[in-house]
Amino acid sequence: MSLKSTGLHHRNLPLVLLQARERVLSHFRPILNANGITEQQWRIVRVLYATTSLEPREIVEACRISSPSMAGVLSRMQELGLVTRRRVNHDQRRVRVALTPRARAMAARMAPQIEATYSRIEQCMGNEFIARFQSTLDQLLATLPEYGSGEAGRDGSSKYEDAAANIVFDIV
Amino acid sequence: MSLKSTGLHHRNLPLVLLQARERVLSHFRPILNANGITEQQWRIVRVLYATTSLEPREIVEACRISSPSMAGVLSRMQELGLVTRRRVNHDQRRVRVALTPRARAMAARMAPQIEATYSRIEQCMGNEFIARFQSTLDQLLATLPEYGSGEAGRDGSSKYEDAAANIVFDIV
DNA sequence: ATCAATTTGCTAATCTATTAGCGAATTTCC
DNA sequence: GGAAATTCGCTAATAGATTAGCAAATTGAT
Repeated sequence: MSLKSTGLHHRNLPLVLLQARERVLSHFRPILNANGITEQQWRIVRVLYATTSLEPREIVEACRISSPSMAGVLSRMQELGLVTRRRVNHDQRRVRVALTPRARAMAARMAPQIEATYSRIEQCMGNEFIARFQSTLDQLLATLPEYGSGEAGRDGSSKYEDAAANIVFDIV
Repeated sequence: MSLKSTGLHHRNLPLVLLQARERVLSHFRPILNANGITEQQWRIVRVLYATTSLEPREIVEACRISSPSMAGVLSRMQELGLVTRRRVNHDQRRVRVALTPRARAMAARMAPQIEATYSRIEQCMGNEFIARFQSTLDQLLATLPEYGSGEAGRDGSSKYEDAAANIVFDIV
């Protein structure tokens, strides 16, 4: 009725995805705030906690944090005593990032709270809903190509330098 | 095998949602870049294009841009000649934001490109997949409460001051 | 009418995203 | 072996997100 003819008939899918992400994140944010770390820092802690050490480009790929951002984030995390960075011997360009014992202890302390939050979300939405939701998201990511992949661009590399084989520990 | 026992058994849902959003957005970003506007600016143009004018808190709600960010975004858009801001007469606190003819022309020029991109995405994923995906996201947003809603907080208002009845033009 | 509480838009400070690009180390090709 | 292309991590500049808070205008209660 009061809607003008805009020629835009589709809903804003990125916006809806943003809303959904924020809605979910709102349940975890208190845990992060209580431990004094940001979302991005937690993503990094999360993947490093599941391994032992990674190189920046691997973290960039796994955490979907752009390379320029990663520099500052790791720098701050180092000052906070959360990670250590040391050069790789046989390749002076590369760096190894690892969690400090302090950060590892923090992750261990946070893990049960994170898990409990997932349980509450599953209880609210239903376990199968979440399972189906996850597989739907997986299907989207498996089917819809990143725009520019297989394009005329001479390198074919994306924003996150998806060169390194998908190590992808996208397991919150 | 090589996975240590971290106590974190759930996948990182916010991260997967971030990936999905970025994947979808990558298809629209070229259009935005070609027109020299950012994602957030486009969200604002989009909702204002569908109406005539809105107040900042309504845009904040509809576009999921926080109030502090909105100040800077609108300020830049005003300098770019995309929007106008004028005080409401009977309430000197409030402001009315409207698109300039220039921005309206730009939106009209972008609309078919945006629509074509949605068509390509639907063609890739299947129309029903996208439809189901949308309704799944809607169900999540309808069922999972924002953390803190109905909590001890004395006002119950969220980050986006969801006071104003959902005008929500979440129609890309 | 007056004082308290709320609403609206805003600023400040810190952190992350995006885009562009750079230097050094390494690999590839000839 | 040496030049070209690539890889890796980084800096710079601008835009947004997050958290906290604040002044002015309005509303509500007394």
